[in-house]
Amino acid sequence: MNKTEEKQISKATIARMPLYLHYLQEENSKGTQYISSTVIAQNISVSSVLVRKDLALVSSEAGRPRLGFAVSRLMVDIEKFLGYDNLSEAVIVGAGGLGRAFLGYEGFKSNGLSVVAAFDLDEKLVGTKVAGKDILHMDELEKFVAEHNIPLGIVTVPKSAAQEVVNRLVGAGVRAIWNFAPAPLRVPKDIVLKTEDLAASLAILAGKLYKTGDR
Amino acid sequence: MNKTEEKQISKATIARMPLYLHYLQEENSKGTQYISSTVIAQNISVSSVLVRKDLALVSSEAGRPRLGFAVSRLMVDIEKFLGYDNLSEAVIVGAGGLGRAFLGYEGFKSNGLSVVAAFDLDEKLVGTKVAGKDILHMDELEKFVAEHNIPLGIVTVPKSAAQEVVNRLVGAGVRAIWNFAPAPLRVPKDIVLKTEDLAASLAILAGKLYKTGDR
DNA sequence: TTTTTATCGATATTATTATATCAAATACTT
DNA sequence: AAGTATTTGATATAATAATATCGATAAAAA
Repeated sequence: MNKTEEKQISKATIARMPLYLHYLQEENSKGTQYISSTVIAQNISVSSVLVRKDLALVSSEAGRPRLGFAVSRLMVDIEKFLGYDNLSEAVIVGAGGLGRAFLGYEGFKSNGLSVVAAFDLDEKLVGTKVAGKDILHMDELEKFVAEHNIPLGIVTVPKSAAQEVVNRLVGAGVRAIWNFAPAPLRVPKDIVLKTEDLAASLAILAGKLYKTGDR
Repeated sequence: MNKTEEKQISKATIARMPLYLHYLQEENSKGTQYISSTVIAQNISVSSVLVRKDLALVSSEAGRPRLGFAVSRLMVDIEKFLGYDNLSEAVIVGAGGLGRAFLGYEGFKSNGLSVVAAFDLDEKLVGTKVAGKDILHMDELEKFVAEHNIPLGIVTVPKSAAQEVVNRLVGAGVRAIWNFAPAPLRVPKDIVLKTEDLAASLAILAGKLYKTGDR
């Protein structure tokens, strides 16, 4: 029933990968050579079986009984799986609060992503820099993306402008869109779109709070 | 096997609620009185059965055959379920890039959340304002949270400081933590914690990109 | 008033994801 | 060198979530 011959890896699994990677980096810096699924599991707060299943999907080498997994090897495998060697540069469209924050956010670096510039319509912002990165005018978007062969566009514009921005990014050649505008967007089939719904996250939080804290 | 007598509502369902709500608000402003699960489903890109199941969990009134659900009633129900009447004020700890962005982010407002102040150690930031909101010194955190009876703390400090900040917030009386630091945190059982993992999101994006765009 | 038809909500089915169990493997201990 | 203990990875089971099916209902049409 599966169209592709590749085994499907669930989002839940993918979402755990950065956690594994992060912990492995930590252990690696301490000089740890091998690590067991049990230990990893405790740190990530999941079951050890799940860790083994997850790692089996990406590991190029089987874990060794009584020793566990080779930390450095596993790091490379996960990084490769996540495409951190692949996905490198991004532009931000929308230099409002969230956009400027992302410009300065160092957290992306450790995940193989570098934000190289932002774009906005606001004349007061255009020409300024945030964290050493230029804020350019929207008119230059297509040219910049095409010239630098940027694979990823981060969208932090208001909802009303989101679809048009996405169209322009796609037209300019990005292969993926990371959308923070609370809007349902349409993209061509071969473009990867992930809409980050902070409202939904907040909802989960509030929902849990409601349940726990009610009365 | 379930400790609580309340039926458990899945995170996936909760995450869809803001989508429903948003769409309902849109329709409501157009004057739509009743709306069917089929129409909602098309807009949210899920199946109509799923919509009905989700709505059945929160709706105070059954949908009417041939008409659908009463839009305004449903909005109230969802808002109540999400606790948007309940969760109102929050503080941000860590006025770095992300923290300042959230201070200015208007998106929270429409979800019933108001960020009232930020806290930081950096003397250069303390005393300044962002979007009309004060950045205060960490020394004042406990007093402020207790005095204003703030239920939610948003954590945007570096990983190394995250656990201590959380401890202090909890000590000061918040009931929930929204964590943006890439760190696994410990909280007492009655405190709601949601760690927002931008790296994980990025990973999913990169993962899909890798799969689609490979070769 | 009767018939038609869109829609709900309940139940059953399927798919997906996580957990439990256990034999095989191998580093470590004696 | 032999035995022990720990860890993996495979298989089986359970739990969770999404989808499909269908009779009951009530608004609209005839």
